[in-house]
Amino acid sequence: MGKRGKQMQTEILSILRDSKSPHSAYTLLDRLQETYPKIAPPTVYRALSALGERGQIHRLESLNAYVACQSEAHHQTSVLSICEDCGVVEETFEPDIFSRLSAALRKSGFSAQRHIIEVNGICASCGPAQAAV
Amino acid sequence: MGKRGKQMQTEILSILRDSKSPHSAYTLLDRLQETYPKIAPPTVYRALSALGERGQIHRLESLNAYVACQSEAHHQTSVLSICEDCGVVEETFEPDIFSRLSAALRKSGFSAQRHIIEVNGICASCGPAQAAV
DNA sequence: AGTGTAATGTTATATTATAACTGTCACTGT
DNA sequence: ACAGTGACAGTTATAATATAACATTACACT
Repeated sequence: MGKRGKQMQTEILSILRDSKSPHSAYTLLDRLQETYPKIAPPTVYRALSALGERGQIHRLESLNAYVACQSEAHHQTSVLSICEDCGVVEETFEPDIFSRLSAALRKSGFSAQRHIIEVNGICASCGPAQAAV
Repeated sequence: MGKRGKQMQTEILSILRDSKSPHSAYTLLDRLQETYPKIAPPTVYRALSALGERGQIHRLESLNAYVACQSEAHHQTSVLSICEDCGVVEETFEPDIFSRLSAALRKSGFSAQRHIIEVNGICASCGPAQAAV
């Protein structure tokens, strides 16, 4: 990998880390273009794909958007909870749930390779307890 | 809802039921255009959205595609397992997993509304046991 | 029939993603 | 040093997915 690629990955990672809400590929493109006016979509997608392979970011499949991985242990499968109200995404680790899921599917002969778990709902800060305040 | 809308929903549902693999909105559009040459994307998306609200189809978020619901009890949240090899999608019901997931998130104040669980892997027919035959 | 509302049709365009080709540069072997 | 080559990055164009916005039609009620 050349240094330009690394540089883009670093920039994207730092943008994502500065925000708990997801960014779309094109939002990232706009941000990067402030500094590098000429970059095009493939540059962003290449960087996102490299970051994803290293487990440093997660793609939210239901939003077509990306967040930074919040764990130090990358590649650990996680549950992504998405607040419908404020848009904040939290990552939680429930290894037990993943193993139960794999086990349940294995009963019908299915061999699980990748789990996607996304949960929409209302986060603690936006919830009814807060609304009542 | 008018009868044209119903008709489109029925057509789409029957196309999806005839196949265990997911179809994209535009695949469905092409199929429908064989019979109704002039329909446009919004027609398909409106029908998909109505079917989705009634729980008769599921959207595979990771594939941007749709499958018919395999359960009689619609709106029951399910796990969708996707074979990377043959593309077949199976639906399994693991209410226990969903409640554990909700419970785990509730501990941090998150109130779950909708669960998306998709698992990529290799199905029984494509698995190593079969490959060895 | 006339009026108001909701459903559908139509056009255009937004958003997300990738294919395919070109250019650049670092490294290898000589 | 130099040509060859291979990986990466840049560029252009376009594919695939989805929706906004407005026009038209159908239908229910009077």
